[in-house]
Amino acid sequence: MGTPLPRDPIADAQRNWERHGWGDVAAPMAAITAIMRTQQILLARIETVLKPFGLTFARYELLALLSFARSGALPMNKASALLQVHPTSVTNAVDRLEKAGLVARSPHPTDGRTTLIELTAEGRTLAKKATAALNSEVFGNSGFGADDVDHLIRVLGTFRRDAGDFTEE
Amino acid sequence: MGTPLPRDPIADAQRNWERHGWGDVAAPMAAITAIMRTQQILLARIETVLKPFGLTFARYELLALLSFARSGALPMNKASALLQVHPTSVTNAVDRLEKAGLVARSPHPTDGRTTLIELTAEGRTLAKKATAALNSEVFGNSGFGADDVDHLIRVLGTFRRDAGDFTEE
DNA sequence: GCAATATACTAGGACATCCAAGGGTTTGGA
DNA sequence: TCCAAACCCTTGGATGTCCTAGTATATTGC
Repeated sequence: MGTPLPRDPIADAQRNWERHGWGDVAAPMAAITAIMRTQQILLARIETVLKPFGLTFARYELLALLSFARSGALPMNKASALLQVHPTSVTNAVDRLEKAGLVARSPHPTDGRTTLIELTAEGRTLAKKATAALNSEVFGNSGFGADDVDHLIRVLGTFRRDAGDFTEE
Repeated sequence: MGTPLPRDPIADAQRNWERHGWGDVAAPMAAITAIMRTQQILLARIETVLKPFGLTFARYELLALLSFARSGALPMNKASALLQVHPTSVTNAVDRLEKAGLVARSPHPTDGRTTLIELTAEGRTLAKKATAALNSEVFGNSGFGADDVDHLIRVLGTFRRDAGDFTEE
């Protein structure tokens, strides 16, 4: 990053699109590019808050998911589905969390193919602390107004449903 | 990806947040998580369209940026600033694009520290084709209504400005 | 019951992003 | 004038994501 630019590069791109005769898709292009950039900004903020805890966002998401599991344990494939990431990404995250003593692998009692992941005591404690930090430093200061938050949840929810993330609603 | 989930995992997370007494930040948390997931979906769509061209999104963005440059060439640091990515990411992209014969490095005429990147003829042609494909297959079918597109552009634009991306109004 | 198919996890590889550090070039103040 | 500070790019390392392939275990169908 660095110094702010004098002008919005995405608005410039939208003007370039229009200038080249692609006016019919210039606005969606700008919206999509803005989503990409916003994600980048938010991820950087989150990672900054999590760094003191020795966590990354991917690892934090797994800890948070486990902390809400009724039984306290989840099969890897379940975690992969709920976090909507590739199974190998979960393997990667669990490897590192396990090495840090925050989660533990255990065999599934009845299905030999399945591995359960479970929070350790330290994992549960760290998840709580990290959540508190994120709540106060990122989510509590998102930079979005309440109306915009509601709108984002609704619009992006519809988008995700249409994209095949889930069927409910 | 796999089968659609029966329920929206982000809505579930929001309920979990509320259930744990973090109701005041549950909605922003859900909105931010939805942005992360939406970015992931959009990026996957874009990469799928670009794959036949041998391009990734990062490389495409650089090609597109160069194709709009008046002089046809840009300093690396300028590209880094406009694309809002780390200089090393530009180095990485240019390395691969150069190896593919799509861009060329050249020394800056007056500043020995600076390297200019310029589209080759093939690079310019490929950028055009890739843009046409993205326009018709992704941007022209974004899944967002026109009103939602306008709203996203406005809300995310404000967010990015407040985050220090640019100063213009 | 046994073979074929499906499912679960992991290993290896390609890419992207960032940070830290290093080497060359310019600029600016003493 | 001259040297320190600032700037530009690259290298090397850590992480995350995905894909493909391989191994092990379950399930299904004949």
